[in-house]
Amino acid sequence: MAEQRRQGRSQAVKELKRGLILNAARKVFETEGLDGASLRAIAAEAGYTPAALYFHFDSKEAIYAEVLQTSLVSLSATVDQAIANLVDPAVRLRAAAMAFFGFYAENPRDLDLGFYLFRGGMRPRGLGLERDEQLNAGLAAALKPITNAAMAMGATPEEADLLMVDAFAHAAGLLLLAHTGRIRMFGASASELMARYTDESIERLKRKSDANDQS
Amino acid sequence: MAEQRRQGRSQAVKELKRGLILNAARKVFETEGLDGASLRAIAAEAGYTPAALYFHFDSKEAIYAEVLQTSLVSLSATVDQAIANLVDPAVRLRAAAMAFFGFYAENPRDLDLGFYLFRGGMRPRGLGLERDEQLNAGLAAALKPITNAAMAMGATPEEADLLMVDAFAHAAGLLLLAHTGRIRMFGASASELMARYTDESIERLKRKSDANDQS
DNA sequence: CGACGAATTTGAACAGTGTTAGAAAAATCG
DNA sequence: CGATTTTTCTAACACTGTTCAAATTCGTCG
Repeated sequence: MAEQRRQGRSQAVKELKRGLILNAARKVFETEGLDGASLRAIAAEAGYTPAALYFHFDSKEAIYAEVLQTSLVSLSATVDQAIANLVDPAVRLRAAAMAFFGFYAENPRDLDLGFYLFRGGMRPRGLGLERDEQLNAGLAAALKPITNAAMAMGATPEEADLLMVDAFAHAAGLLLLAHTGRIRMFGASASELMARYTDESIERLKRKSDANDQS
Repeated sequence: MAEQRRQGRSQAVKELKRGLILNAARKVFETEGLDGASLRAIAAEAGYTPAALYFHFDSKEAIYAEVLQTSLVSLSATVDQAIANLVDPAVRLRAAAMAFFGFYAENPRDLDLGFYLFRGGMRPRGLGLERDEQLNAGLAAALKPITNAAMAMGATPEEADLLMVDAFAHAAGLLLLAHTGRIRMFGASASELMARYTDESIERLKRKSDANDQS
């Protein structure tokens, strides 16, 4: 067990160094953006030689993936907190969707990272299905409250899932537009468009629920 | 004027060579995808040395931009054709939105190109505002029928523009999801979600129009 | 403490990218 | 044909992610 403790300590040190690199990566992301976050830039920020990172991570994208993963945890926490004190499913649904939207509106770097990695299923050097599934699970966890709220409003699991996917897609598109700023938005903001869409989705759910109650 | 003719001919030859390179680029896009469409690959496909392309184009992204531009023309034509024989504004709106969506569902490479370039307002080496504005205009032209149809249904220019932006964002998000295939869609397809959204937008427009008529 | 073995980091290189400068070839014109 | 301009190539630069063998540091044991 002495060996275990020693091994545990060295493992802890190793984990600490990984964290050091990940923090450096996060810092470079924030300051230089995704494009400027080269392996060498991250290594320099962490006080390492580029090659050294390969002892702690499999690839550059593996670092990206791990940064995104902690971002997804943070996202999920934000959503959960936003609905913590709400009881009405419709209110919860609305709050969850808007919290999701708001998180990425305030953290555009995380949005970049997400778009980059989630689009990468077909990139040359993939992440491997393991990490891929981890990321999917992280995102699914953050979106779960939306699905749950929809089901609490009477939607079937399939309907609820579809609503979640649709809301996610709509939010992603609006965020992309608002982020790149290529299409001007007159008067209203992306957030208002998202709010309107969410309300309409809720209305649709309610209508369907009422129709089912009558039959 | 003999000089003009000569100059005109040499200009025509030059344009022809540009077209050759652009066709090569399109071919590489289709076969290898966006990631595989390196400058050297395009040059090889066109029978050129990499450096030779810089005599005809300013940069790699300038080639991308020009390919995308012809794609946008094609998109606009597709949308226009889809609504050519339709008179009812609501029907035209629906058809235009779905044609837009369908175009990118059937031409995912063009979607890649669009996402890549339209996200690039903040990339290191931009395209220059001139080309940027050209692309914006090309996209705006393809989306114009949506705006027009909305206005024909009684929407103000601002409302119509907002509806167009929202529809574009929603379509972009759904296409992105359907394209990368990272989130499974149970039962319904992205196209069905887009259709439902379009119908609801039309319903909203009609309600608003009726309310205005009453007041 | 010293030495052995394992864990960790480095230096140098490779293949690839977009891009540029100057020389060479090709086409055009007087 | 000779001179000029247009077009293309060769070679290189700076950068990217990545790999490998050598060197260094570290923990453990005699």
